[in-house]
Amino acid sequence: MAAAQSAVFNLSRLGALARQGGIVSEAFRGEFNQRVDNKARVSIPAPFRRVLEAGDPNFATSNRPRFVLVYGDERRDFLECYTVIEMQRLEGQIARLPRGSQARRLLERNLITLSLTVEIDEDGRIVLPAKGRDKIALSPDDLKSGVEAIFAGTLDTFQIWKSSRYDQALGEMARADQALLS
Amino acid sequence: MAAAQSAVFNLSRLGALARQGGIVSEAFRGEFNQRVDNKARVSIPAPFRRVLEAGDPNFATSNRPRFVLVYGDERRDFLECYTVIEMQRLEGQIARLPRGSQARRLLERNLITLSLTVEIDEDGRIVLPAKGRDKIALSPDDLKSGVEAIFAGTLDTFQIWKSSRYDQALGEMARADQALLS
DNA sequence: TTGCGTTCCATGAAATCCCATGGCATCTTA
DNA sequence: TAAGATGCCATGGGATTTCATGGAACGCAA
Repeated sequence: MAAAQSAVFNLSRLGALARQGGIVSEAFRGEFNQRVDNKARVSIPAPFRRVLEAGDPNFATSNRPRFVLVYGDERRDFLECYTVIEMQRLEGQIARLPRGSQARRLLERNLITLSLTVEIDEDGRIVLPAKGRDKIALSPDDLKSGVEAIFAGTLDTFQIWKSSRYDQALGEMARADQALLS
Repeated sequence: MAAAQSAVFNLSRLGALARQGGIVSEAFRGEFNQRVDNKARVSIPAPFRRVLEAGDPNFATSNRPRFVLVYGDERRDFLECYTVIEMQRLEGQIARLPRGSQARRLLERNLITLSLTVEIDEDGRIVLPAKGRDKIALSPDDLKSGVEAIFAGTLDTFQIWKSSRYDQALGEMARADQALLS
């Protein structure tokens, strides 16, 4: 498993650099807590929006930044989000792999078939699509009762988690670190 | 075959950008589940429609997007769908191959002879033609009892599967990956 | 007339649009 | 510098539209 994993995820590289009037936001950085309403709408954190705008070649004309939301890879329970440009880079790399190879099939499936392009609306929000909600375990009940999503920046992508799962994952990570240190 | 195949399928990016509110497609992306009724009608997922419209030079006048549905290549049990423009590109590539060559004959057969153009109706649906139904194993009984079709995007084309076969194929793929990794 | 394929209408659910609010931070101005 | 004004941002709600899907009506050919 480890081998495939690195084959798959070594592809990403630092890509998007967004600048905005002198201030340069180096891609996605930081952690944000956003409320998901009962229609599954979430605000994209404003700093992330700036990066997405810069990473969408079409933004100038459309005025609606788009990005790619990846819900493949069942080993993870978060959504991974790419700028348009970054995803185009990945697609190029995939296209260079030998057709029919396992790595290529895996990548096509995880990054293309199991992904969606979404558009940020005038209010800075997106609607989390159903497949995405499934992936991060946002049930209809969650929506009804109100949930929080975590947006976590990782430079060239950002992740969307259900808040409770995120805390849990962090806890596990912390325990692993403990074990390593003792 | 492998050589010809990669020559043909090493496609460049589909330029088309289509939009539809929140979910957007730059080319075909994502996985959709659609019901096939007893008349063999299926809705084309709206995001795919946007791409097909953009990829049909005639759409502006006809208001009915068309696309090419390929049912050749008996190694596969899904239908492969191309925009009109994309298929024209492929035809151009085939025409450039040496007349009478094995590769050319094969491609002509699989992509041209064993394909047909379908038109999306006002309600966003097509009728799956009989040849197509055969290929993905949609029996008359299936139609009577109600089936689901899967639409899977792969950037420059999308695939149509019978739901049960799709799951099966995915399972096999997962097992193959497992085996390779352990 | 019967059978088949097509066109047109109907409906519920979901997605989308548009407007409104309150909070926070920054800027302005007396 | 204190108070008010301004602007962006996260969030909510209602009205409206689109979508997927089912069924009826229609036309044509055998």
